[in-house]
Amino acid sequence: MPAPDLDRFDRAILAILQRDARTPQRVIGEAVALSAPAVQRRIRRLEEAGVIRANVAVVEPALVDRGLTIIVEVELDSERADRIDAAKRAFLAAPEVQQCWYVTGEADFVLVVLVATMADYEALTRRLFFADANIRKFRSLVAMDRVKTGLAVPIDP
Amino acid sequence: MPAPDLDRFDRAILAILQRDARTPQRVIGEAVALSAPAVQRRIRRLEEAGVIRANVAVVEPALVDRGLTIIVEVELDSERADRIDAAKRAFLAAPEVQQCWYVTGEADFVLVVLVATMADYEALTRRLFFADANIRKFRSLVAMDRVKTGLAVPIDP
DNA sequence: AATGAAATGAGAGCGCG
DNA sequence: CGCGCTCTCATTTCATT
Repeated sequence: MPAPDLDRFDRAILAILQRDARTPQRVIGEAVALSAPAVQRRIRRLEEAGVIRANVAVVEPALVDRGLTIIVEVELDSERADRIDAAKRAFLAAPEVQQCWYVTGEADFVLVVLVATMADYEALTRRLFFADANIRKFRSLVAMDRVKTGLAVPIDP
Repeated sequence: MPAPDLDRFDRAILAILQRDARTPQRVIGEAVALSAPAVQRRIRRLEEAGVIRANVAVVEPALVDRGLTIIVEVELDSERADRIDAAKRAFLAAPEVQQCWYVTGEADFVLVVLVATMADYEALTRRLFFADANIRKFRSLVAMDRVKTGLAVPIDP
């Protein structure tokens, strides 16, 4: 799966699909000066190459009882590979953990957690952090405003 | 836009669409024991209610020359409302900033930044942080492993 | 090799009972 | 809410550059 070289058509198509994946290929074609079948072939290639990983619905958390977003920095005691993997698996398995990165620097993990209430978050920390003896400490940053969310990857033209 | 009460059908539909928004309504219908038109009406309602905000293509950053993910914690000097708004606008306008939350706690903002190289990140910090006199300090956490990414909102059944 | 025009087929979007 | 129709859009074919 090598990085395929994308021309300006591919880039333009990606930019559009990241905003609205339902844009008709005919409309995309008009925007990028290509026929609908040409657009279709390019999209197919981008999917096969793994550049387009999925097409997903974006859900508003507040409307499905997940109004609270909390960013969590987690610091481990031991940085042994098997310990790290265990933590990864635990975070991966927790549905409340929307995103998780393993990072360098002053923390080991950064999580984005979605819950309904602080009580739920407290319960989650008990289950996820206090239950694991290898977690030295964690720091919670409560989101007051979701200034920008999304998965859009900048595409330079 | 009040929180609409979602029944188990709506929840099941949302769970499916968050994994693959292209799933045919007929297939969704089979999965949740509903006819395709019923599924369609529910999806439409969910869109009108704002529960489904968009349908977007998920792009693999590494394959479009954005292989470096960095989490940034930003701390402001002044927490005056107009200063905060100015920072929000600046982060919002920067395409490299994929996500941005305004948070309580030891930091004021948490950003998810996507760049190609460390040199690019350095240039971005110059433009975004050092140029703004109101930014007291920032802390960069470089992602070594994207354990979990996505926007999936947990839906309890 | 990739494109565009035209034909085909699948799926979404309707009104109906 | 389900059934069946219509119509848009995705997909394939094929000739062309």
